[in-house]
Amino acid sequence: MPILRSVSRSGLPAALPRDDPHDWETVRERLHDRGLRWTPQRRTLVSVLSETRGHVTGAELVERCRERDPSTIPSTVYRTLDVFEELGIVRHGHGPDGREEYHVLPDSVHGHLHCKGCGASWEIRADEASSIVRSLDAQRGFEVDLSHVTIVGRCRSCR
Amino acid sequence: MPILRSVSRSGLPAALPRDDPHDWETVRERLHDRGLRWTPQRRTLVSVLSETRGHVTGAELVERCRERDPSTIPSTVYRTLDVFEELGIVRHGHGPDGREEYHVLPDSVHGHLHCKGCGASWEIRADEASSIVRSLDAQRGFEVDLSHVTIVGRCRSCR
DNA sequence: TTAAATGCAAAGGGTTTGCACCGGA
DNA sequence: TCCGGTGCAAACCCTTTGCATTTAA
Repeated sequence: MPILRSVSRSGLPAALPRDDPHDWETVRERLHDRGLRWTPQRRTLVSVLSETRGHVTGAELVERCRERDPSTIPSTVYRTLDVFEELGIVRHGHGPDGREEYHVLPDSVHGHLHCKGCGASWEIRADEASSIVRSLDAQRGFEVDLSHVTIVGRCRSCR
Repeated sequence: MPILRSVSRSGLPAALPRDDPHDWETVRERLHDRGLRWTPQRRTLVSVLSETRGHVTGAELVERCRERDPSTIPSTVYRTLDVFEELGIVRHGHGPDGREEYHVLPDSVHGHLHCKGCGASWEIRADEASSIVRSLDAQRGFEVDLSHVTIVGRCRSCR
């Protein structure tokens, strides 16, 4: 079962997997390689992540896990997310409302666009951000972490 | 007493430029114009804001108010910030850690650059962001609210 | 066996809310 | 007087932590 799907709610090319390097056997192996364990709770989270595109908050992940396994405990989810982040399975950033937000990887690194009118979100691909990324590098030597970028404003239909 | 751009970090009363559009008489008048009231608590917050440059979190403002008036109550500060935002005295955005963050106005609209290495912050002026702002407008009709933009990455010295 | 993970409960931090009382205009 | 503001306490929400117990390997 693939962890990622290419269905995009962003309306942008989602760039995803043919040879998905993240089927769960891989996750399990990577856990084992580090002496970590493959548990039912982690399996549930992987299952949820596999059907997640774009960004989700920790709380949303907890909720989705609970739908599949009502006995899900939040702390377990958060602790597992930490582990998964170290494994490179997810990455966290922050959303327009300031909440912690997770991206599922592999995923082209991207930022987010958030409309404060309708609340919709879109991805900003690296190539779209390249001008600002390059200029900050050139002018200030600043290396942008695009995955942490969220730009808030108004979308076309809300203007 | 000026609301903005006080160079002084010490005592409360700080004499400032006459042409400052935000001396407190103005705030008081603007409150009155709307049938709102000028209270000691609001005066304290104005005093704090007047000595604040750049961005601060709500919690920081609460703390600074408490230094001047130990009886300061958080909810009053937050409620007053809401009112002040409507008056255009402050504006809120989101910091790199996802916390609410306030800017004191008038202030050229700007975004923020945050180094995850050393934690330092810099402002991104509108002209520096113009390329990304223009391209998002052109490509998607998206109107960027620069004051909500925080770009995280690594600064020159931390790379 | 045995350290990694989990469940549970409780704390935590910042922010918000409900409500009775207070006080500015 | 009147209604906006305040103080207070409690609620809230998400997330983290401590610790005894369970369980994968």
